[in-house]
Amino acid sequence: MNLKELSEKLGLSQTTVSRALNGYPEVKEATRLRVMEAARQFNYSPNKRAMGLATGKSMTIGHVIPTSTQHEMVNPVFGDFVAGSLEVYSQRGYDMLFSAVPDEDEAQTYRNMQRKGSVDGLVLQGPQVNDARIGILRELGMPFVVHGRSSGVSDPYSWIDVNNKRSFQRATEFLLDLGHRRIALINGLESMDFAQRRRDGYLVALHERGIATDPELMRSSEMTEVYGHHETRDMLQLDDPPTAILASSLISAIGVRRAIDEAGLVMGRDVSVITHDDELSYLKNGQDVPIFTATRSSVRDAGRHCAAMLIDQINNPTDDAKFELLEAELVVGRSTGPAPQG
Amino acid sequence: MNLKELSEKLGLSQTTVSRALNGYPEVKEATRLRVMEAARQFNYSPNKRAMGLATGKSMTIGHVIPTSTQHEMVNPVFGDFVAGSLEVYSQRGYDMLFSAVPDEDEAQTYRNMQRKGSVDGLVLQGPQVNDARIGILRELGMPFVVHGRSSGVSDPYSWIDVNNKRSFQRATEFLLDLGHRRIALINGLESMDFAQRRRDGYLVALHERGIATDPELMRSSEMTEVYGHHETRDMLQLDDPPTAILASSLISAIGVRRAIDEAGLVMGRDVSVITHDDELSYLKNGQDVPIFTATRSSVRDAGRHCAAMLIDQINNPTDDAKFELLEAELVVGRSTGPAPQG
DNA sequence: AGCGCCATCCAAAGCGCTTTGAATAATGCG
DNA sequence: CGCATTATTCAAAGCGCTTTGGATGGCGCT
Repeated sequence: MNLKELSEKLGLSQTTVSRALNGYPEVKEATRLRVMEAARQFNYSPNKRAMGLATGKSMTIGHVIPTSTQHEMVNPVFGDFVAGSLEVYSQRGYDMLFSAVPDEDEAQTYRNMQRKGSVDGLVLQGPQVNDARIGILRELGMPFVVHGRSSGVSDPYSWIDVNNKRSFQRATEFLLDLGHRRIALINGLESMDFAQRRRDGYLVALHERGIATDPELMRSSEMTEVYGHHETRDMLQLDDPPTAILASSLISAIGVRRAIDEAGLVMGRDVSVITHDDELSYLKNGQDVPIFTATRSSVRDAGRHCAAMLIDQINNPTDDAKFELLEAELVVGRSTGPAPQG
Repeated sequence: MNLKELSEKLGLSQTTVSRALNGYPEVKEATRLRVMEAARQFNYSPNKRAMGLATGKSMTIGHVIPTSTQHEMVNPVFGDFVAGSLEVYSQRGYDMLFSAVPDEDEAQTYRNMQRKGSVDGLVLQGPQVNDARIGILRELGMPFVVHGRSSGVSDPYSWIDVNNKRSFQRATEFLLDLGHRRIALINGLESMDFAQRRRDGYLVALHERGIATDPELMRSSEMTEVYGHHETRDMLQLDDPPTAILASSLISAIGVRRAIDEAGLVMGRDVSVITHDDELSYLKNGQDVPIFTATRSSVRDAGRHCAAMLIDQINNPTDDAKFELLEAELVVGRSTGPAPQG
């Protein structure tokens, strides 16, 4: 059933039916009711493509899946972020379109997306330091919001991010207060913006207390369980091993714990661990008492905010770039304790 | 730049340009080359919506995200499955569209999707026992492939699944061979089809060896880390605790291990653990030596196969329903050992 | 009665593409 | 050389919707 058929059935013009359905005022209320009823009865719903062609809007938002082709790794955060965004999208009548972007011609892909008219806006995930994509998108004039920020990009753009620097600074201070002096950082890939900010926070905290930094204690890679395990095992074998570890994600923290266990040590007593916790739905940080002391910030919530922000921007294209900085909460769990007397 | 502009620039009709670009034979080769070159130069790419309107195809495949609204949980497998599908989609020129389906009017949502013409086919994830969605989709005549199966649905439909029954039967036999008699099953939600099949395999194995089953040792819920931990802790406190545990996913297995550790026991010695391993990119089961003994089957690979299958079906709508049963591999790691002498 | 003004409704154009049905140019053959 | 073919190209219709620019008729008012 399409508009034409429906309007014929009603003995009205397509114009009137269309207007009745879309809430325009130039339709008698009685007529509108009649139309709505018929639409329901005949199970009519407009063809999105045709609608898009006519209006120039697609009511679709594009997400570009950050498939770091290097390691073929999907960010574990992905699912929950998407779920959060989707809540908002579906509520506001938007669909969500995915594309995998081959690293090579990313710019081209964006251009195509726009020209093809398949999306009204884009969400950029996993921004790197000095991320070139932001410039491209700005140039194209396509509304977009970045999940995260990109140091080095001076042009304004909309973003939503966790205060990574502050949260890792605080976490480090917390460990320092507990008497730890050998504090390791198991960070994400250094090319990722969030990793840099976390490192900054970590370094600032150490610096303010006059603690020398040790390159041996700063590791960075993709945040898998195996990686957390590997680096921890390695560091625990140092002459002067760390008494505390800052991990970039719960996933890698689990690897950290495994390595601690294997070394015959006890987490929270021999080695303290703090991790960032994105509150993934399938990997909660314990139930009542947190397993890990953690900097906590819901990525699902970030997805919601990001979606809302983007839709706003689509509806008010002339507005200035907006941003939102979410503060992570420091929750104290069982993985931290006073530094062992050495 | 659109078709009209491009054709004017070339001094050709839209028809010819369109045909040249789409590889139709009734165009002089020289002309085709000229057109292609101009298209490249002016950075032309066709508007997808218009194309869709004209052809009736959207070159888009819909995924319905299984947001079990009950617990707001996103399946951890989601990201990798999507990544796998996306590889194939983008290679074959398809986009991927997401919708969250509010549990209530699922049927309605599917109908809309079809009528709106937003997708050419659908992937159904997380099928339950006797899943009503399959009937709806069949009725609508929209091509679809189920990731998993649904016991109780007698009409034919296309699916791709892991041989869950067999793999859990084998895993159970493996434990029996090691001398275990108290074997627990920490399963997914019983309403999910895969959980039932795994339980079946588990029960058959026990039955064939004449081992009585104990309801106390069979747990089922959503497969989170916390859940694995909780159930294990609970079971280890039984008068006659299990000496081996079969876990439904690596995530919950990690919780199992945590509970074992906390109880002061050693995994692989005091309690053996086997888990199913989907080979998630961010959560590999160890590097060289597997951490857990596991039934292994790549969900990313399943995503690829599923996508290919669906596209085939879209292109050959009259073909019979197809299916593919993937066998999981049993890899032996460090989490299993002979049953302790009690 | 005659006028302007709304309130309603409609015909038709247009969004950017594909495709049908024809026209035109080029070619082959007797 | 003339005609039937075949190779190229084109004009126009159509996909299903929105939206512009009128129509139409009823109303209050002078």
